[in-house]
Amino acid sequence: MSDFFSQVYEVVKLIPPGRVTSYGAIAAYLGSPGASRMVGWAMNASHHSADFIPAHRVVNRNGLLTGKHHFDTPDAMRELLENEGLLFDEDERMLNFKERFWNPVKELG
DNA sequence: CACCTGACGACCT
DNA sequence: TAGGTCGCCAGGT
Repeated sequence: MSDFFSQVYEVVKLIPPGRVTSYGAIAAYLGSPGASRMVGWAMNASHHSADFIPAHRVVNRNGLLTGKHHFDTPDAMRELLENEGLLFDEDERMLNFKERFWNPVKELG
């Protein structure tokens, strides 16, 4: 497990419930600051992983649910996060994004 | 093998 | 404030 995708999965699996991080933060943690797009691509492919990948806990840097369309239903991502205590406004902008942000660089080293 | 696309994000008009 | 450009790199055509 040393390819980029696998490394992304490993980090995402470490995100605690009720916490979120961003594509860019994961890419930075893996040493490729500009590869945030690949993190999203990895999430897109995460469904074929045998392990549970909490892809809903990865949002963009503004706390917007840019990946919502890749879930079973357009509201699934928001509902999963609401179940974990995260709050949203009408535009699905996360209200407590800052307090709930989980930075892998800071948390994991 | 060449070209295109994408769940992003930093910069630059 | 809003919109365009560019780097990132795996996979599909």
